[in-house]
Amino acid sequence: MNQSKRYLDIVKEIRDMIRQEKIKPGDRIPSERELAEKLQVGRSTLREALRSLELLGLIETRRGEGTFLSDHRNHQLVEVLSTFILQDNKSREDVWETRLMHEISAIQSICENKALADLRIWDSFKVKLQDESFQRDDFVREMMVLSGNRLSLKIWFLLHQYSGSSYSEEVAEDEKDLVYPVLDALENQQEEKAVQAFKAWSEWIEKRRMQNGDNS
Amino acid sequence: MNQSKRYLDIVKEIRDMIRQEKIKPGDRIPSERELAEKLQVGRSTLREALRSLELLGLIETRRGEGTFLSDHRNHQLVEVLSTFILQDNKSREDVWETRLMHEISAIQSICENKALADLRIWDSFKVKLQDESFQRDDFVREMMVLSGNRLSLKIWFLLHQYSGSSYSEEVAEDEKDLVYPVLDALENQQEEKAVQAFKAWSEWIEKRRMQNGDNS
DNA sequence: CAATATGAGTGGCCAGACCACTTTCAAATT
DNA sequence: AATTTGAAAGTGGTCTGGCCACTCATATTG
Repeated sequence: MNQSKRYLDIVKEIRDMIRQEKIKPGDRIPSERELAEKLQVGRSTLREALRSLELLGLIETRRGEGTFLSDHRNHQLVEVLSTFILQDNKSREDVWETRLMHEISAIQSICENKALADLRIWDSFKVKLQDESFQRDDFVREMMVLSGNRLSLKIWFLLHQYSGSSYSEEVAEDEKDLVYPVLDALENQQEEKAVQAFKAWSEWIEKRRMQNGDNS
Repeated sequence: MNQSKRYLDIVKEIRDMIRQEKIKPGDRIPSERELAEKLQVGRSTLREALRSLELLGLIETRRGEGTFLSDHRNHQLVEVLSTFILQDNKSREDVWETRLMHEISAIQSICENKALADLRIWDSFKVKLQDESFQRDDFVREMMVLSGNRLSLKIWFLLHQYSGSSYSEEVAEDEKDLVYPVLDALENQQEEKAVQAFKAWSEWIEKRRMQNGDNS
């Protein structure tokens, strides 16, 4: 039994090992030679498992130092999946649409939670909007975090990385008129209004992006 | 430069090779020994790249036969990511929420597209609903496909695999009253109504799931 | 003609060997 | 005594060559 796919077993064993010994992100895991010895497998087989986990962005290896649990930052996954799975232009639209979907859902989630509205965090963004230090990505990220759905946040972050941060420039002057309504609506927990205002803003951005040109 | 991380280069080279020679899903790619020769790397290094792609579900290897481009079916990815990234109960909620988010977004997208409403595809589901052969997952999948956002469909499919198809049972009798309104609204392109009805249905399902108990 | 044996090709796995790099710490220098 | 230096140990990165288990097409045999 257990025919073939030893390296998959290793992936699982490593996962369990990590759980049992309670290794946290950033911590170092045993060296390849140690692990191979402990798990009774050849080093090259063990490496197949480690490289796989690395490509997934779950671990991070530094030559001469060791292997570490990833901080969930580097996602090679994005680079790979993006070129394998997403190839044509239709896909670019899909990414933008899907990203928007998550952002809007976050807005709805926030508006439904009274405790969040009381935070009065939106004021600080209004200030930033005035002194030109406002950046859309910062704002949206804040929303994604506040929404409390970590999975959605993760997916959003992936999409954000993939589509590039081409919207991280500072806001244009005529863009401000589109942003204020969003902040106002959020402050007052007006879900419908917030969503509509956010959509209007997003469409404006999309239009501008079309004019500027595409990055491959 | 390009110090270290040879296997990452290989991943890219294989990707390019696949693109150039136009290998389709299901096709066989050169053997490990051939590839190692062509790319001028050791076989073990090459294998690290292949196993990584395999864990991602992009290729499929069969001992004694060869390596093949995957049909996008087997996603080891789900198994691995699910245990690494999603561990606690909060995450289960997040999965359900996120999945719902994609489904609702699909409904909205469908309602905005007149051509889709004319398909009259919903009638067939009404029939199935009557003769007891209706399954929620089939219905939702159809919607996800119709929405036209392939990325969203992919994400939804992953979430679906992860959360298990615990909702694929046949509809209960009192569930039908919740499903009909959804189909009706879809038929008439009543976006708001369709979303509300779908939410009501989903909440009913969630409640039932709570009662039944959780699967780990 | 059908059943069987053979061999070539493939992925799965392993042991051992270098290399390049980082860290450490004791010895040599100042 | 404080600092610099450098050798050693430990780590990941890579390659070689080998053996095994499996599949499939072909040849051999009954």
